[in-house]
Amino acid sequence: MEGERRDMEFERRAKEIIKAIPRGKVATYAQVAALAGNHRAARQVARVLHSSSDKDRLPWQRVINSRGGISLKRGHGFEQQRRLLIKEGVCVNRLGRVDLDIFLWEPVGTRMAAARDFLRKLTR
DNA sequence: CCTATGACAGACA
DNA sequence: GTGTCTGCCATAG
Repeated sequence: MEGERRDMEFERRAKEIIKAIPRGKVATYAQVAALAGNHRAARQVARVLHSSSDKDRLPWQRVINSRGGISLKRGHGFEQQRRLLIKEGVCVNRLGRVDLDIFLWEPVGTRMAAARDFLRKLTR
């Protein structure tokens, strides 16, 4: 009951955040999860993208992993995601890597590098 | 209830 | 840099 509502809320917020990622920028699964209220729910962000991208018109291509890489496998979306990002102005090399120092979306008031350190100390 | 599975992430060798 | 391991947590069977 209560937990179920919390999950729905997380999912709703995650979608809003994903929609807010601007063209030419990318966000990480963990970043979206943290902004949506649960820094440990990166896998749930991936699940949301997998299940709702189509229905909710999410700019799914703008979400990549924390290593700055495309997580989809070759032959299973990798090529399309790379193509879409490049079309939006995000440089993706042949291995599917993006330079987060340049292309990571940093919403006003957030600094991911600092936020990561903060969360690490907090959860240690 | 239990196990397996992920478009993940961090730590460490 | 790579590969492995562990933690994570909703979902599916």
